[in-house]
Amino acid sequence: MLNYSTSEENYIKAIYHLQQMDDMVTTNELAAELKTKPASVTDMMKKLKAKKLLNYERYQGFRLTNEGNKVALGIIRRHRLWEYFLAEKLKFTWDEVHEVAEDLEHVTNKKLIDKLDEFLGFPRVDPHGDPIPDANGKIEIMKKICLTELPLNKTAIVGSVSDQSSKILELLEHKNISIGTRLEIKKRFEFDNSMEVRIGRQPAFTISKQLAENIFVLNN
Amino acid sequence: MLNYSTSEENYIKAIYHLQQMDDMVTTNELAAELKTKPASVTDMMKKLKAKKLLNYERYQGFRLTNEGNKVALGIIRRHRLWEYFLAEKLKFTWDEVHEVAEDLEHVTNKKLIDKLDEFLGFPRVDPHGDPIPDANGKIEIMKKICLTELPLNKTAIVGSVSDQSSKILELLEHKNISIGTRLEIKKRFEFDNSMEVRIGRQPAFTISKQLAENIFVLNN
DNA sequence: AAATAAATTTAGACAAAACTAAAAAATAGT
DNA sequence: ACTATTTTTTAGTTTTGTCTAAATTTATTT
Ligand SMILES: [Mn+2]
Ligand SMILES: [Mn+2]
Ligand SMILES: [Mn+2]
Ligand SMILES: [Mn+2]
Repeated sequence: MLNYSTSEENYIKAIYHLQQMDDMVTTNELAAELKTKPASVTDMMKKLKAKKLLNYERYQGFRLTNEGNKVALGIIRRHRLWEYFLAEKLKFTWDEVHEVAEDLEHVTNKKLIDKLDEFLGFPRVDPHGDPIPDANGKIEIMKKICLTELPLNKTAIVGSVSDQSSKILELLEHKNISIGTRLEIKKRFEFDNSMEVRIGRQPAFTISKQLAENIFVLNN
Repeated sequence: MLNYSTSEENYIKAIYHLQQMDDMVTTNELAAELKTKPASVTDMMKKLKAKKLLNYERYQGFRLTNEGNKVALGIIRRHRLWEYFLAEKLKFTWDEVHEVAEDLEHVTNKKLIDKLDEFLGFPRVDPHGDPIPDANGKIEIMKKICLTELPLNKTAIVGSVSDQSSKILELLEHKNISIGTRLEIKKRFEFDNSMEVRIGRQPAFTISKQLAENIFVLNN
């Protein structure tokens, strides 16, 4: 596995994430994601294509090749292991870890990452509930559904939260919801799509549509 | 405190180390240390001078300003804390930590480093026995002398080792010497400058001139 | 004090990664 | 089918950090 620059890695990771949504990623989408200009994206796409990490024909959008996906999973492994380290060992809060991991992920020393993984006890998910690829790049995809889709009176475990801001963290802490919390929907209101949620035998409480849309529960 | 590029940081740190030896650092010295060319050094010296990190007049050599020294101590703090982390928590051996720390040191997030320091229990020295600057950049200079200077029959504690290769590590492990070992010189031989060393009440053993030159003991 | 050698700086080139502005291609609207 | 809009690419610059080769300054010999 060759080495890639920080900039190349940031592009590769962003493409990986975007292609989970739409299958073809476009120049403008990627420019927006990376807060850069479309012209810069085109330049980099040519470079990544030359390195066989990308399938790309001009004006047609792009997808990572198998090799590109492997590289992306390596970066994501590093990112999420460092997030776990920061939260679990250094007691960073949930909303602080991403920014720091954004830099740490670019230190590409296999032994460092594999020893870190071992030191952390081979965690399976990061502090946001996203799965951590193993040393072979294998990632455990957990089937999850949005809280807005969960049937009434069926308990489920919170698996991940898509927003990572301090604002949503503040709200989730206030409502006592975190990754791993088992909850159920008791009622939905059509007027504003708010819902009544209950954790265990505690009294039910309300959460807004906006909050529910960012909470994903394990579907088992 | 502004932010500096990885390249600028590597130059600043190298100058700091070189000026511990000679007081003025020269272009060729620095080029050799960084495995770069003298022309590149001159370019960077102009830049660091413009940023007021360096006192530099052409053809005269250079030294860091007070501000430059502060920046250097920040880099060294990060480097040595990561070395300690790698050795103590991830069980890297002594000769492996430097290379990895060389990259990790450039992640400049104050909170990360201060929390790491706390997590590690505020270590005072790195795995090579070199002192770790505190959060204010204060560094504890321990008076040390080379083992070649230690008087006969006077016990002293090994404080640091200047070479950091796996070869010296192998030898030191075989001789049971590490940072913190209390030892004394029983005899010196003029023919090859080898010496008989004793640790506690164990039988004395021989170490070569070359090895002795790389071992420094606390002078108290 | 020249002459020679060594160290240092300058000049000019290059690669990586970004940008702006203009051109070209694809898409949408009528 | 033609026009207008949006998207994407190209062309030409800029900044950072590196290099080689040539010029300049300083240091060392004779
Ligand atoms: Mn990143
Ligand atoms: Mn995450
Ligand atoms: Mn470094
Ligand atoms: Mn060290």
